[in-house]
Amino acid sequence: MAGIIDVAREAGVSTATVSRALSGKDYVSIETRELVQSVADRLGYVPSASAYTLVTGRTRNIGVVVPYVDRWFFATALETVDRELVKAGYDVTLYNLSSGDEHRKSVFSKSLPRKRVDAVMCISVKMTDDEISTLTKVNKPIVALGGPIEGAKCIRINDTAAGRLATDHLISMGHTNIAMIGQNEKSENLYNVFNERRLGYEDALRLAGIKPRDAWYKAVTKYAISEGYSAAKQLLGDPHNAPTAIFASSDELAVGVMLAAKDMGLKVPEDLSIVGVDNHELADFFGITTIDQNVTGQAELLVKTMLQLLDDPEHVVPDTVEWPIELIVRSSTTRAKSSS
Amino acid sequence: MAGIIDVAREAGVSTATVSRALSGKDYVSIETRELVQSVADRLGYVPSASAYTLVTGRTRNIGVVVPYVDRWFFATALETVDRELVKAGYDVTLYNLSSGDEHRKSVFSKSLPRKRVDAVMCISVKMTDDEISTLTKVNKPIVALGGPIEGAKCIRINDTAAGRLATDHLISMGHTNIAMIGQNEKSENLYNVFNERRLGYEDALRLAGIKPRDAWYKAVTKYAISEGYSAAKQLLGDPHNAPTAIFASSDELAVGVMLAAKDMGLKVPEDLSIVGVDNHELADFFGITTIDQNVTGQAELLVKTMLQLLDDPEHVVPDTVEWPIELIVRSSTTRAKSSS
DNA sequence: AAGAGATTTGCATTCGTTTACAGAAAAAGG
DNA sequence: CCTTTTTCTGTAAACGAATGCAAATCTCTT
Repeated sequence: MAGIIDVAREAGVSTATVSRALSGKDYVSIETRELVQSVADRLGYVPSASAYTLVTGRTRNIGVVVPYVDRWFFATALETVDRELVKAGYDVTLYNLSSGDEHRKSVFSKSLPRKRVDAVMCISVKMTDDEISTLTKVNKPIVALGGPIEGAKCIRINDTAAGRLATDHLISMGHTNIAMIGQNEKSENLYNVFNERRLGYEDALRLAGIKPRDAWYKAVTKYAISEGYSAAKQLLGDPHNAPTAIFASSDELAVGVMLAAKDMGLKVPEDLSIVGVDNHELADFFGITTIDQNVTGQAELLVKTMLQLLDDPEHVVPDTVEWPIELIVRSSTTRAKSSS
Repeated sequence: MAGIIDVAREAGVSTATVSRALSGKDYVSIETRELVQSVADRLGYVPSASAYTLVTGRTRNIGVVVPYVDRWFFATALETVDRELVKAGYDVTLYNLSSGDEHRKSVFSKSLPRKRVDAVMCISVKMTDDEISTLTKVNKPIVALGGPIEGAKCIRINDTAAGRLATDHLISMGHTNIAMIGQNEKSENLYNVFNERRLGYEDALRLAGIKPRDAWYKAVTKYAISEGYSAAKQLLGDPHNAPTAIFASSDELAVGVMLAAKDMGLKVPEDLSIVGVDNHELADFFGITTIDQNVTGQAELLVKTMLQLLDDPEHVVPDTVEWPIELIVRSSTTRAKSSS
């Protein structure tokens, strides 16, 4: 494997000149530059990343921390973040926290500060104060999806508002018997967006003069179609108080709800209105009314923010930007049957 | 940020001793080791990865190349690969090829050889000879899911056999009018597993004395539920020759088929038998008969193979191992109605 | 008690770059 | 034609750890 010395020798110049010619950010005569370039190409020279990092302190590498990679939200965010980062000339190394707590500890105390990354990007991971201070101590900028994180730039949606918007939509169509399906897991990794959505849901009910009932809330352990399905069956099977509308806090759950309704002989939306959250591609296919949170857009802004921070640490960036959400009305919601 | 020198000074020993004490693979007295350890902890010392790499030539980092991250197969494989690699003390940097061709070129010619990774792992990416030789020239082991790749260790399933198995299952239950839904895209990134599955499907038909018809094969552009749905509607809408069984080359497609059948008033499996491939969690939920390819198992073996190779490059590892597939019969397939 | 062997440490070199500094050549200015 | 500035190139010193070698210490053995 050819090193800079080989190129220098072959081109008859010093290694300093090779470095300057190839990086292109200093005085080098045009002929020398072309000569060096051609020799480097011929030899297949690629500078060593570690030597570069050692002397410059820069890695051109971003650490992306996610709680899972095989779930829709994270996979989508990761896909976008990676694409944008790569466009900007960065590599991304992946820190997946789903392996457990011992691993998490070593990620934040060892891997991340190990001068292997220029910055860290957190996708919906709740960091402890220790973790944050470790990182800021070694001067690594942090940007995050979700939050807030003290000392980091965050992009997030207002999950309470999302819950309220979904519920208000249902209320405005005359529904009063509105159930909700959300997540209950007290996950340490994740911001509990589901709790916030529930808060919004209950706020909206109260504002409309409806008292939230415990029986109207069904908790699931993960947001899969199957979970939504069984939760909905529970809800809809109630002989006395079956809801006429269900707010599912993810589109995958909402799909499960829809399938359960159909299996029970209920028509959507005539007998049951459903609204989800995410604007997952399934929501489009099933015609589910949803709250769009545009994960791709959020991820793009996240990368843009990080690049600005890296480019100029003094650059003024808002600590938290609240990404707008949008109600997308499809065919899963309609007016409540007048209870006349 | 504390360096090895700071630790050495503070502990009153040389940097060599610090290095040995912390790495723990050389003579160091027990007291010195503990002393150094405690000082290092107190100072929050973390060795620099680039310095380590520069002098040892090892990065403790694996490059994982995937065509996409936001698709089931890849997300699942990535999740497992990452978990196992992390357990073994490696970081993983992600090279996602979905950003386009210019990027792909730079990944293989720049990023990967840049001494940033100890080895590369390809998840279903078809590498060109140039790409392979670049990597082997710089002595980077390659292991792959899919393949075969000349000069790499591969783990794969026999997709032709998968197609045959699915089709044989249907044939053995008396079906003769069997359609297939697969992917047509001539993707440069991916091994065209779908073509192989089609081959197996047609083989099986011929062996049973059934002549495959072009009209029985529907190509989709991606394996989403929605695609399976519309393809199935086409197939089932045929007034003269509607199939009594459909082999979908992924479970997501199969789910689409099932929904289409229901929407058309057909009962599954009485009126239509369906078999998919993958053993996706959706297949379980929808009761779809499928060919299990155990992505997690394949990924685990892949990591194990890579670790062996890294540990001892002379270690004998088979060039290609064919991972066993298994037919999982659920409630989406049954005997064809006797055409009496 | 002395020598052999095992254990423990430090010194100094090495990895492959970038870059401050300085010197040389060329161009510009008077 | 002599200065001053600009352009170009080379020398050498970092960057932060690992490790071969030699030296020092300790533990046994006889």
